[in-house]
Amino acid sequence: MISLTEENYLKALFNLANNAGEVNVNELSKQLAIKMPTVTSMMKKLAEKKLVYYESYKPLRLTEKGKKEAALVVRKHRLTEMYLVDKMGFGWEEVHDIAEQVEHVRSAQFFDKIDELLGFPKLDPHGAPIPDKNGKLAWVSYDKLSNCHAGDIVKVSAVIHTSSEFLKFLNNREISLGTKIKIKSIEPFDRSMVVSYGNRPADTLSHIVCERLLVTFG
Amino acid sequence: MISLTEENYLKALFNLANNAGEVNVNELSKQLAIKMPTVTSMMKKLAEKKLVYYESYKPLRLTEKGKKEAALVVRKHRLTEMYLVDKMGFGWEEVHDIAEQVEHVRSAQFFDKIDELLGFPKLDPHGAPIPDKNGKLAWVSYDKLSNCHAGDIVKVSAVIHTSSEFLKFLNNREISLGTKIKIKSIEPFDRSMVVSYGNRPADTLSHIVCERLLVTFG
DNA sequence: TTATTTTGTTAGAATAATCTAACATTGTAG
DNA sequence: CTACAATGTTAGATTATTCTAACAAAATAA
Ligand SMILES: [Mn+2]
Ligand SMILES: [Mn+2]
Ligand SMILES: [Mn+2]
Ligand SMILES: [Mn+2]
Repeated sequence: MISLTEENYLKALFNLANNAGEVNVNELSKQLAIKMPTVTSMMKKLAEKKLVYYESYKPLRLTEKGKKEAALVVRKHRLTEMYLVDKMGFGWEEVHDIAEQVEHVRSAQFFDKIDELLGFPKLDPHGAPIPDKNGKLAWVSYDKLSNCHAGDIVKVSAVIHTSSEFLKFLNNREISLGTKIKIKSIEPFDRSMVVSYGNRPADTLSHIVCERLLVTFG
Repeated sequence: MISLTEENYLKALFNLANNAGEVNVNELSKQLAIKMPTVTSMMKKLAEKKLVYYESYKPLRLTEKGKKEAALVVRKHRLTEMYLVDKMGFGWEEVHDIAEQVEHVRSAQFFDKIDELLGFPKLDPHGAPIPDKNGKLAWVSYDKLSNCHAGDIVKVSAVIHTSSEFLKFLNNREISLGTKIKIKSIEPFDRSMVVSYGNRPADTLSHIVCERLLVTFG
């Protein structure tokens, strides 16, 4: 049995893992706003449960079992967010905090029903992929808008670090998933981009913003 | 701040309260499947928080504040059940356990939205009244079918002790809220009732069942 | 390479929620 | 009005989760 607290640690490990699947105690501590000694002791406990590989002073890694359990929590989170947006009429900036709680409901039936009512969606409202019932995540590759070049025409496909404030900012700028953006020029000084999209012929996006927008070509 | 655990105690107190608003430690202990000493210590804690009146060896009573907080938890529970049945297609026998968990979500927006999507329902899928946002409960008075007489024609309006098993039994017998039942005779030996309803001209309902069906006349 | 900063661990304590064992009070049946 | 049963409380312990203070290792800078 995995407790609510343990689910939150697993999810954070999953979301923070780099290419090598590694996470530092310090990052995890910051992500969860829980002090490092507490994180260390929880990692020992999760290692006991065969959910995490833990060795002193080494980076943390989820085991296969841990990855699967983590993905299932992420699945519950993302399905919930999608349901809140598509079926209940919430804005994409409102759903994360609610999903943070609903994700801990223990009822396969409940999430299966959500999945079905949504028509088995592949992506959540922020463009993140939804793991399947076996915890398998279909990998989707996006580029950061900040890595694109002048003249490129791209489509906003996902957002990262989805704070409510950032999403409200995008709402004000009328940027949402699917928005087609043309990069008119890039300011070398601060790497801000002058872009055009929708009915905005010349809008400027700061580098901070461009780093958080994931795009696809074509 | 009221913890998930405290919410469960408050809800149980609310649901168990008799006419005088009193609950015994023992009943509460059984309801929650938590040992009496644990209940006693929790009652002291809730008394500290001014949610419960507690005196040694006296029956437990919710304070006004406690009643309101309890009613708000009951509201979340019943709204959730109604949503699961009306908007998600669950059966009335499937929703209690899920609502037991969802009721602890802390988000006024979430439950306000549910309320709105349901059109501000007054009753849950088991016929129980839904407290308003101020924790006020509109009192509805039903009679037990077991207190009715031969010849009476009544409408099933609510069910009590809504275990999944009991509700599945009602599903098999094709009894639901709104079913009109005519009492043909009452067996004095075991107080079972021979009734007719729907397309069942003569069905027998045991006293146990009749005690759990709440009905209205007219 | 030595000093300093950053990261991570250990030790010890706190809070919340729970339990069992033992004791006390209340209620009930003769 | 006792005796027994039922109910309720106290004491002490346990588990889960968290913290601060102190120490240790690793990484970085000088
Ligand atoms: Mn989210
Ligand atoms: Mn969470
Ligand atoms: Mn219920
Ligand atoms: Mn509950």
